[in-house]
Amino acid sequence: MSRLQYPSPAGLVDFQFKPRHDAAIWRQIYDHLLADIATGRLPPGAQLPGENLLAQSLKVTRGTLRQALHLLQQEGHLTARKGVGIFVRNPPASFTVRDGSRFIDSLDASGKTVETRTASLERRNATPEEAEALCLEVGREVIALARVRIVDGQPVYVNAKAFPASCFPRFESAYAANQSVNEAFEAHGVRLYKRLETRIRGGFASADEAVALNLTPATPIFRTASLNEDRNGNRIEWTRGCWPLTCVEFVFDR
Amino acid sequence: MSRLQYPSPAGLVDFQFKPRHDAAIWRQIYDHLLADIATGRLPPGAQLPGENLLAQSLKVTRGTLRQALHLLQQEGHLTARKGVGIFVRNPPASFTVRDGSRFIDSLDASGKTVETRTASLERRNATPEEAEALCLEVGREVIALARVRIVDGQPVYVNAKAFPASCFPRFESAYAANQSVNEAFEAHGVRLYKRLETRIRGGFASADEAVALNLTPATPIFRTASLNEDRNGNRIEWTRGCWPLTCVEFVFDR
DNA sequence: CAGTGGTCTAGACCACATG
DNA sequence: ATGTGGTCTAGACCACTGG
Repeated sequence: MSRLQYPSPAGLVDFQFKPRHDAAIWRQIYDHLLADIATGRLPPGAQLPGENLLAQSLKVTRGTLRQALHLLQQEGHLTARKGVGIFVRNPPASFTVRDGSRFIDSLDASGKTVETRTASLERRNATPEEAEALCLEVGREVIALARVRIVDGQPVYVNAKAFPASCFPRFESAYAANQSVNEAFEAHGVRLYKRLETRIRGGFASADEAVALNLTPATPIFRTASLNEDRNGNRIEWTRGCWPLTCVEFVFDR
Repeated sequence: MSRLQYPSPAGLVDFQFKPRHDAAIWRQIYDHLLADIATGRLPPGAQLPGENLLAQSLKVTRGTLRQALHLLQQEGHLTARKGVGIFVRNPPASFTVRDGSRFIDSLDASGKTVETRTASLERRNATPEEAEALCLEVGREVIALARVRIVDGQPVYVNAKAFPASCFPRFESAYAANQSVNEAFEAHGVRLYKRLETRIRGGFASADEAVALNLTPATPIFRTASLNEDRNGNRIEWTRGCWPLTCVEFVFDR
């Protein structure tokens, strides 16, 4: 039997571990850590003891320990930063996104804090992909907007939007007030618009995406792409984004 | 520089590998294998040399090699079976599923072979989950249908359906002809029905699901759940299913 | 600078599937 | 009985981060 204590809001936590013979050791370590995360003994944001100390305490090799840690990272419970440490990733609970409504409305709005951070906003020529999605001639100007949505302190959605620049001459100023695309739309007389198409794929986080989403690289993620048009059938918004696989459920109803 | 040959339809394939210093060795092995899969030098269904031989040929440790193999399994390119070997998983290409249409119609129908295998079909009491989804009283009977959809020889969708038994007294015989739920519906006068809701979540394959989908356990997958009602608003079909993360794109348009 | 996680080595034993 | 992938050990060096 091995034993380790780590600090928590509720005081020192006993990490007791006695390997059984009916399952892989790393699996038992995984179960143990997952239980501590689920119960809050390892609270969101907490840093784990270093791998060397942890492995030593558990009387296993680093390699064995790392198998457990790796799966917990894949599942979005932990996130590792080289040279820094391993941290409990918030939130373990998932939330729901409904298609066709605004992000902030589509959350199961049960006491979750939602924050929007604008990463970049610029006008530039459309990429071929953007031009095709928005039915623009190549070389036409678009407004490119990149944002991160943060729920309960954790980034859960990074996206890149493109709008035909000609449709929104005053986009920047209208958007700036509340970081609201909706307000920018309304400032240009676009009140009703509808979802033309939403696509969902799976993928794995690139290095950049991993940093933005506070994930370990190569963690599985959702990739979404959606297209909005105004009431006249003009395509006005093209959005691509990614989400941690384990913290969101998409709902489509009609 | 290390060198290995393995058989392929086009004859022996040179596996040449000279590690660079600008990236992790396992990453280079990953890139190498992935390229061979993409080009068809490692064709679908092919078995890789054993890990011992492969590691020896590449002049790396099994552990290093396994890092590359593990990621390729996560991404659905390879599948490993204990005691048997590691195989190239078909298809590397993904296909598209549209919401609200029949599976077979919703494929990008470009020469893909589609097969349906019925795993089980029975009448039993509804589970609490099924009862809630179908708005049945607890204990009412449902028809439970489990199937696997196989595209181009690879299982890509396993699902479990439930129908209110009282709505479809002759389900089994009507279904049996072509393994078609649609035909069973039509035999009971249900011609028009509509999608009430579709939910998409992420998850990781259980041991059973991994076998059914020809994946390595703990590979990331999609989990879907959808609910259909007839034109009178009666809920007639509740489907839960899972798909390999890397071989499907969901499209929702309206 | 010290500590972190990322990578890699060179072994070993095991459960499992197949012939 | 053989070969497979799954697990585990006991080390080592590295790049990176932060104080």
